[in-house]
Amino acid sequence: MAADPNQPSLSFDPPPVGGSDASAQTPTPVAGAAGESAVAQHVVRVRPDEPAIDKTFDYLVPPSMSDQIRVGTMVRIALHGRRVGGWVVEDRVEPPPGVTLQSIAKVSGWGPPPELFDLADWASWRWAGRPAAILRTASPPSIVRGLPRAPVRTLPPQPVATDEVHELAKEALSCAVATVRLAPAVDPYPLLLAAAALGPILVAAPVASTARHLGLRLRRAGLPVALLPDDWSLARAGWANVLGSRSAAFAPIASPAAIVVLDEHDESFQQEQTPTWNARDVLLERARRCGVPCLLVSPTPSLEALNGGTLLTQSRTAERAGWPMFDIVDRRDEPPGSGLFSERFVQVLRGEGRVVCILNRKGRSRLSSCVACGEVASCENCSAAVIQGDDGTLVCLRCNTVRPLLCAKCGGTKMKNLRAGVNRVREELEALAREPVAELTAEHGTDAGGTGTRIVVGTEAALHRIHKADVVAFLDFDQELLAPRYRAAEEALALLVRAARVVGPRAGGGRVLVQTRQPHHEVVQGALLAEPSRVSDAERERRQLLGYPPATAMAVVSGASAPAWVESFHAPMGVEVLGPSDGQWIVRAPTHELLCDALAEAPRPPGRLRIHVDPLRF
DNA sequence: CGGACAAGCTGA
DNA sequence: CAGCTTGTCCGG
Repeated sequence: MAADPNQPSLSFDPPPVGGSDASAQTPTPVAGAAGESAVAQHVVRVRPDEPAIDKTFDYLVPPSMSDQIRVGTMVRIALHGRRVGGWVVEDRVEPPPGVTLQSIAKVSGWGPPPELFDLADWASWRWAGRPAAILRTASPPSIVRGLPRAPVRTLPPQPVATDEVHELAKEALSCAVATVRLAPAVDPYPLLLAAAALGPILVAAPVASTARHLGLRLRRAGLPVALLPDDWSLARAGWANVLGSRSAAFAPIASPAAIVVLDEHDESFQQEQTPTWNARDVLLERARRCGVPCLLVSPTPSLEALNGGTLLTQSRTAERAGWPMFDIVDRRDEPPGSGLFSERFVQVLRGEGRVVCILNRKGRSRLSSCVACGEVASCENCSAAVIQGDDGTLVCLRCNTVRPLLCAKCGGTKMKNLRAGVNRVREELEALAREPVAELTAEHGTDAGGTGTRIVVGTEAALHRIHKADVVAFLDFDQELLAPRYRAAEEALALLVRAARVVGPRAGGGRVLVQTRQPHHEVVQGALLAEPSRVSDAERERRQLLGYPPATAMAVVSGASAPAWVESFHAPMGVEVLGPSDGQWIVRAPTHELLCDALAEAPRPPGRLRIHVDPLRF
């Protein structure tokens, strides 16, 4: 039986843990206390795993633990009378004079490789957060006492078909940073295979299932693969290819041979809680530090990616072939009240095959008015427009106030839909198609694609849950194009990419229908012509003009102590503070260098304060 | 974070 | 001035 590289767990390195817990309570005699010590003491610097403590402390290593401790080891320490976890961040340090050292209480097990501590410090600067939050991401989900050893026999490098993507990969791997533009339907696997020929690679994908799927394919090709977060110790061992989602940015592999970020444009690469690090940017920095190539792969490269590396594209024909057909339905000539369904759409709906309709509005109606007096229904509390819930109530999305379906002005109980929501549209579609239609939103609906109905309507969440359809129809794409977010255009194009993946390439009959009053918008044209640079070129210019990222670097400061923070903040040359608006301020600088230095130097008042660097919205 | 300790308020 | 609350500081 040949050695299976994925079953290495039979052989282990000696664990770094002695498990001697009995002496934990006995204070270790400190030689220095009596004067000079004859033997050099083993002292390490430890960062406690406490988000509120942004400091390192020195501890004495008892001789029995000495050989189990290195930079990265996870330990337990006594701190201020209680016992907390921590990471050894420096080995054999000179303790500051005049402090009585305590001993490490216990060795817990393996932690991140030494390289990640510098990276965590960098990330905590870059996203104005605490290193402990990042080191947790880099640490094992449960205690690791030993690492799997590499199999003795490594399999020969895989022969790879010489296709276009493989050629692109070879070129990309010779650059420090390469942005590889691959159409939505193009399989990135050959790219991974080419990179993995250099040694163990690190791959991040926006969704765990993508990482898993590609990982299993690499495994079938005979390569050792660690899928995060499950295979933490295999990744830490350093000889396997590591794949995972966002958190793989801090995968515990010391020196990958190359780094690949798949669908680098995807916003789920950004952590929502502070520090709001972005896996793409972390991995770019990691590749730079390791001196290995970084491949940013996307059908629609972000402006951030286009700023950095060499752009490599497929041939025009191949790229076009990797996008589906787009049906652009120009609705400019239709009167505003004509409803959501164009003739072309009805035709498609009544045709063959699975149809997914996308409408980014939940509930029955997003905008209602009283039949009797015409008053637009709004929230009594905050006066925002209320939506009509499925259960016949009026719900305010801003402040969550719920009230019965009743006109505030005249007491009328009949409301007219000015803009229909998904629930209402589902009923209308059933009438139109004369067959059952299923609803699929983030909170509604059954499992992915398994619904028996041929027609499905949902919010964009449906595109995450349905993997195969013949047609995706955007009922009101203007909603996306006109969204009041500065990244709306990029987000809208990303949505079309998602739809493109669901329907597949044009050769297989893949078709995306887009109803819009802006048929000449660069997002629509970019997808139609398979030319994503139409969007990035227009966006780059717009952002430059408006001073929005990535033309600038921004941070949003909010929370109860934000006013105090702003009060004491001295903006250096080039850095400006805008606001307040809705209780939050924007700090803007020409570069991250300036922004992050300024944020790092600003004193932090006590109390709740959120600093959100690189906000996706503001 | 959570304990220590110091400064501030109350009641007779 | 004891007895308690509130706030700030610091940890090896």
